[in-house]
Amino acid sequence: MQKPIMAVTGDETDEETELAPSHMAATTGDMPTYQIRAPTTALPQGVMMAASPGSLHSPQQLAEEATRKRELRLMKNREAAKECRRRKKEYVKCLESRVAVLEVQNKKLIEELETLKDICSPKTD
DNA sequence: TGAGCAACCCGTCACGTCGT
DNA sequence: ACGACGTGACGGGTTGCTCA
Repeated sequence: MQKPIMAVTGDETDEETELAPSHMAATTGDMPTYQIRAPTTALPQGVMMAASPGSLHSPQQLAEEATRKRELRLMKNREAAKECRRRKKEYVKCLESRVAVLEVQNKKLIEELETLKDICSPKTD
């Protein structure tokens, strides 16, 4: 069982923002949210709109209404969680490929630096 | 071959944020 | 205020691998 604690530092200076994580409102600062508010979609199939509370009377009906609301909420949350995880995976993949690019870039720069050092250093023989 | 483990996925709860 | 939504945390299930 692993509890992934993901701490992505939010202090990156990015030039090529691919996924552009909008950062959680200034309050929580350091956590990126990979959220793009999707347009609210229609209810999943099989979900009935609940009757308006005004039309309910018996405790039985109230209980049924509460159950229906809860199930609807659970179902929506289930979908939201899936979508959230999907976005998070995509975001992490994006970061990983960015790391790979930057590593290559860094290596090249180090090599270039060494070359220039060789050229500029006084000959010692 | 069964146990142990790591990596992954899922559903749910709790909580913060946002729009009304 | 309140409801809707996004997401971290948690617990549990599944799968593939390794090792005795």
